Amino acid sequence: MVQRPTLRDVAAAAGVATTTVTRVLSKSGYVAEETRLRVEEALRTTGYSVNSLARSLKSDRSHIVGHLLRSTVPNPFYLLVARGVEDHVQSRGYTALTYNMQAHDEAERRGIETFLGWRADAIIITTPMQSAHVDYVVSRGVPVVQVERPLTLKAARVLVRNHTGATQAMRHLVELGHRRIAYIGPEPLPPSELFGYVERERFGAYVEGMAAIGASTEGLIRFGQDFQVDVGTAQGHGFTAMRALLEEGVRPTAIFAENDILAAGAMQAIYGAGLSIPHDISIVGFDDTLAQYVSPLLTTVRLPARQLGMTAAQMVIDQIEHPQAANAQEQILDSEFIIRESTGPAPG
Amino acid sequence: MVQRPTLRDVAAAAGVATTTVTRVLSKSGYVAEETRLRVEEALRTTGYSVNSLARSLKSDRSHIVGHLLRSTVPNPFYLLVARGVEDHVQSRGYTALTYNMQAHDEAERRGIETFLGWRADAIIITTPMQSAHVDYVVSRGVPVVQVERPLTLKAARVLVRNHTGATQAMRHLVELGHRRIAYIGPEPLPPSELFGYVERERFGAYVEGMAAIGASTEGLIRFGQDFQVDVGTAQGHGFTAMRALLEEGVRPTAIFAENDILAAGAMQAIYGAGLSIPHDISIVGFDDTLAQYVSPLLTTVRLPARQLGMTAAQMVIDQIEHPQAANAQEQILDSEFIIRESTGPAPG
DNA sequence: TACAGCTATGGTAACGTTGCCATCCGGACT
DNA sequence: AGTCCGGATGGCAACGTTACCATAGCTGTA
Repeated sequence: MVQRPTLRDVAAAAGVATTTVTRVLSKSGYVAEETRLRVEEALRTTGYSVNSLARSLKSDRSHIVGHLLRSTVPNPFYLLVARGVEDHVQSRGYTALTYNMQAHDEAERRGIETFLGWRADAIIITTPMQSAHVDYVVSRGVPVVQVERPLTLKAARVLVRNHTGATQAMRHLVELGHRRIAYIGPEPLPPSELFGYVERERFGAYVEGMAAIGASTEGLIRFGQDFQVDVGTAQGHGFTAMRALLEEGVRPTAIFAENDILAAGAMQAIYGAGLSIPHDISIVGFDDTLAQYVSPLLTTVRLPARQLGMTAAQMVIDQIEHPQAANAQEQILDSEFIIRESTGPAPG
Repeated sequence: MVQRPTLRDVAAAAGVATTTVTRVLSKSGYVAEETRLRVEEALRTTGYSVNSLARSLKSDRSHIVGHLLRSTVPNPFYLLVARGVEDHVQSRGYTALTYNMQAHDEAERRGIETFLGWRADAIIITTPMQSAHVDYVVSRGVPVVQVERPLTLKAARVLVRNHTGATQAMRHLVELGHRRIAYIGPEPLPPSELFGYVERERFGAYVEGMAAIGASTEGLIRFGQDFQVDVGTAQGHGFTAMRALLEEGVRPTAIFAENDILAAGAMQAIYGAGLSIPHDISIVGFDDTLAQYVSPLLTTVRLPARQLGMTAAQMVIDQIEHPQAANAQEQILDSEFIIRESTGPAPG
């Protein structure tokens, strides 16, 4: 391990004081042109690289935005959100670092402690977690934005109007003549989550849509664990739920899946039963993550994933830079209903 | 912004010296049971949280493993690698932080400078980048492991035997009677990459496989940009390449796709032409990222993504902790050929 | 009794930066 | 001639932690 050159070394090489080197580095204060060139030369020859540790310790600003993520399911959606966060953050002179936590209390605590310990200037949370943990960060005076998951009202949040997209999807199916529409979704989260935003909005739109046409939902609703790739084997809940639906003789003409992954699983069960899409059964998904990879192309509700990340980053940096200002506590983005090939007129 | 309590505050509250508090925190050195309890109490009442900045500055160890990622395409493969890195790193008392860079020189430089600046104890690189940049990190004395992409021989690497999996795939197709096998892959990377590992191994196996049965590859090889999700529209190169193949009257009986995403695109073009899989055309993918989401389930070569991450983490931490030891410079993991439903006997 | 060796604790000096204050020079203005 | 002010630079303390050294009481043994 080579001893890394410090400001002192650079200063010595350039024949100036360390203060002057700092001034060159930060491009602030007065430095004579000639001196600047000399220092820049010394910077190069010594192979200097800043010590962000010392810098942040002293200046009390890390310029780090911590991104707390959780990907138990390798859902590319998160990658898109992260991309958005990083793009915006970068444009404002910050650096985004991601901590990919696991799904238990201890891991949540560790994720938060990590960013708090490294004195991140702000934290973006893109995962369900205990609201008390979010509150804790807020109480520390660190700006927080919650993405898609409003865990606490004490922190800002970016949400997506899931409900409108879901409602459009339902209306679309109804207009195509469907009345026996089944719902396949993950087990609703325990109440730890503030009004179980995502699932509830989607499920709510389904229930309302069915009620609007006076259709019964009896036997048409299936909850279950979220999709998990079981190494080497099967298709998770989407497949299982759909197969059960078919085997029980419940014959829906359309499926409203809570997300694309579940939809993809369901599609396989449909094919497995020798039925065709959308001729025999129509299906809509949610998220637009997998929709373009399956055949037929899935009709789905796209979430503005990248924009979600960008907006979160923007809100959080606004909070960093104008702590006193009355910054937006909530931003709601629109979802977009996209009709592709998996939906068609109800049979018969 | 609340002024955060420091060791001094805790020490004052407990009526001891800061040194004693450090000892309690690090569980090292002698501390009387009674004192320990008193300090722990003070830790709680003051709401102390370490300042990793100061800690690392002083101790010259950050316990951070930086993970340099690049996800231009939101490929869930990277999420799995990251999961592996994090799991192993955590088990050894380190923290993994991910920097998701973009695909240009300046971004590469910034990614590296970020981790160097924060004095990461080691860096894991899961993306193509200029070998000079990797060499630079090595010259700084920071342990590096390259995942899947051997950019430089100066740094350690974890690779996957892509070649054997690809060879198995070819053999499988040949045994099913296929002779007109087409290849669809991304444009081979420029020579910046050390012997273009991934693409070359896969493509190589294809070429060898064809040569082994004395079959011509004329008109059967398609290169193109990697898959990009074009918002609102189409299917990227997999789709385009396959459609072109079909329209030109080149009628392969099997497709060897360089990855699952390209395979998924190709599958849609096949369906679009009114053909069926595997009855009319067989297809194999690579990576096992999308293989279980499409119908029919894709025959593919699975890469041990999570294990790739774990192995990289292990190598890099070994390097941190035993800098002198002759640590492994190269680990090669096996890929696994998985036969699912997208391959069948050649027609006719 | 003397000294070694353990337990328990405290004091102090750094780590590499930046913020603040001090200083000095020269030209413009009164 | 005296004052003021902008430009250019340096010195020094401090951010919060840990490494290192010092000290002191106690027990056990030569």
